[in-house]
Amino acid sequence: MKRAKKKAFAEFMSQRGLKSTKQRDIILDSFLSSDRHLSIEELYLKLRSKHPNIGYATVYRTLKLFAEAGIAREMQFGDGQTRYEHVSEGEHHDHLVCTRCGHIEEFENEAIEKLQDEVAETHGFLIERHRLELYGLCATCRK
Amino acid sequence: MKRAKKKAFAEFMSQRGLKSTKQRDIILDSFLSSDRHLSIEELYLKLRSKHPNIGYATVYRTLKLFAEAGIAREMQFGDGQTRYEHVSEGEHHDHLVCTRCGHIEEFENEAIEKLQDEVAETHGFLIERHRLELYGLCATCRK
DNA sequence: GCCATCATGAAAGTGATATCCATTGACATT
DNA sequence: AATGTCAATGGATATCACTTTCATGATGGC
Repeated sequence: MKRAKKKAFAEFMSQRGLKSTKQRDIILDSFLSSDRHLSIEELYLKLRSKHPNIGYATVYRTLKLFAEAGIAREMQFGDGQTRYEHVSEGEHHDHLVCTRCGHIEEFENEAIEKLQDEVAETHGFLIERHRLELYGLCATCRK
Repeated sequence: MKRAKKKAFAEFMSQRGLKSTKQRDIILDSFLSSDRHLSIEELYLKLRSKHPNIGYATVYRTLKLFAEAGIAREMQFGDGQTRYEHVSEGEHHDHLVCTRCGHIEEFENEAIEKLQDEVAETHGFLIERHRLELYGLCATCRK
């Protein structure tokens, strides 16, 4: 999985005539071995301890690049920060966001997607993508 | 409906010991007689022509106040601006957002909500609120 | 190794939101 | 109607999370 994404990214880079650099390798490694919903700042801080010479702008640009390469997706959960989540080929999921601890869980539900399609149809609407987020308290924070 | 909201807002204000002012009255009127998904800037510009002496900060603070009073709700549709929509007692709806013209339609679907509750339950999650947005092309833009 | 390009990082720029502060206004009390 | 008190206003400034600039440093095809 990590290997597949590294390969996908390498291909994307060479297709676009972009260069491979130490920083990009480090950021990719760190991103792939992270929690699935990191903000730029979180990833930057995580890297900072081991690689104090990597700048914020590089992390920012590299994450954008991941998104363009299709191995990451930009997401907004309303806390004012853009988060990047891992993308797996053909997979889609929605989110449970804990309003207390910020923990984000994922889920998939075919039945909901089907109902969404029906709603769209009755409005003559053509769905490109959707977002469904349930905000509340996670199992841990309920206690 | 407008009357009910004005009353609700007046009650909220007196409960909190806040004052009624010309500006707040004007902004409330303008908000209530507007499209359902205005940004701060849109409302400010709309007011500007008739009431050039109302400041941006006042519009900003007053909309926040509406949200606290429960007559408006802050929404993000990913265009980088917070929009305020009207809230009706006990009503909830989701959105169809046109990615071409920006048009926003609303819909309600009991069956989807029910499935959401089921998802939450299987995760031990307690839902406070949710957001469901379908992005794509509206009927008009499809042509 | 040379060199045209691309990449980097510190710093400056943006745009939307949030706050500050001197002045004004609302309203309960004389 | 005048006063006192505290909230409200609005212009200006600050903040926050990006986003871009630019001088310097790497990369990789020759």
